[in-house]
Amino acid sequence: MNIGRAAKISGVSPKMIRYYEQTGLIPKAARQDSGYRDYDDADVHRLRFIRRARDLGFTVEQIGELLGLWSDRSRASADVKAFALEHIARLKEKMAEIEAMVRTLETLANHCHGDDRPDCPIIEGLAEEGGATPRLQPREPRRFGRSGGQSARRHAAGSSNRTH
Amino acid sequence: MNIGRAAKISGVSPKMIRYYEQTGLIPKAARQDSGYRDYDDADVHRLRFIRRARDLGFTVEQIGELLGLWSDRSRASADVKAFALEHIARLKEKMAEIEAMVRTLETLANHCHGDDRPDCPIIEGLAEEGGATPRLQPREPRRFGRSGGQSARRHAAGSSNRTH
DNA sequence: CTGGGGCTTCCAACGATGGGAAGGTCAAGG
DNA sequence: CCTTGACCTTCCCATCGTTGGAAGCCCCAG
Repeated sequence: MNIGRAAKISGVSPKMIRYYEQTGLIPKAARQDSGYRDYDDADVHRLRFIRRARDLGFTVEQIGELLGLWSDRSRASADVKAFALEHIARLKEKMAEIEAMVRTLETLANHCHGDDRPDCPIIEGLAEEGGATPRLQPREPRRFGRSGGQSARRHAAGSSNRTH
Repeated sequence: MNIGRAAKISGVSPKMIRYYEQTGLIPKAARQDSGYRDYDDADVHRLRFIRRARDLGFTVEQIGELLGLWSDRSRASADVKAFALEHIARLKEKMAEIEAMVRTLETLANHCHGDDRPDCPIIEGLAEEGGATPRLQPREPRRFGRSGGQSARRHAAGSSNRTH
């Protein structure tokens, strides 16, 4: 079957299927005479596995390991469990980080009148001189932002040149 | 003062300071005779503001808006509060997503013996035929993973075998 | 035979950050 | 005065997962 069909029934987009192939997560697909990639049920099965793993927050690299565990009939269930628990622990760390942000923000917001006067503890909390806003892990890349579509916006905020 | 010093006392790396300038988040820095960027206390103050906002999970784009709110003496505290509450809501969505993953994974893990036998409900949960693993937002980019280094990656040299 | 939809590859972008190269500047020490 | 080394400059590249688009080939229905 063609990539489009495989994509539809696996829930992985054609783009991503090619990407996974390119990065070696999945083996190179068979080709039809036309040069089109050719997928069978086993391929689709694997793709669905991948999509579910992504939905559970595993990185592509981790999914590579999961695929190895999946096809390794000799491995112990303890191995898989350890892997999963590791991941759970990481997810909980992320949650804790976000929760800390939420707590800080809610504290600030609770102190903000939210009326038409300009004084605002939220902004003051960000601007304040002291070494405020407790940061959990000082310098760690953050990435979990973003939810809706992106579209518009071509490198934002351009004209906010305030001498302040 | 030089960028390195401004970086040290603001907590924003020189790389990021230049990046923020380049994208227009902050105005172009003054230059010394040498061509070095020159920062004063107000600049550092703004950088600290930015770092705190980042620590609270705001995107750079949002920080642009926050900077605008900061320097706008006529805006109502309600505006800031609304902005913050919006952000809090998004953070909570993220938390809920991750929590759902954790719940699913923990359910699977709880059913896994974790012994030396190969049968494993975790892997089976990923591989299972049915339309399992409830996904919250079907096709939404996810990004908060990341743990260790990358490297590895096989990828057998591109011998594009085309019969064509 | 033509049209349109699917497929191919390649290239770029997103966001935030770090790494590194090639070269200019500056202050301290010989 | 000159060297050394720390700092600065600009550029380009990589990350991670995903999407978008362009240019061109393939296939089927009309």
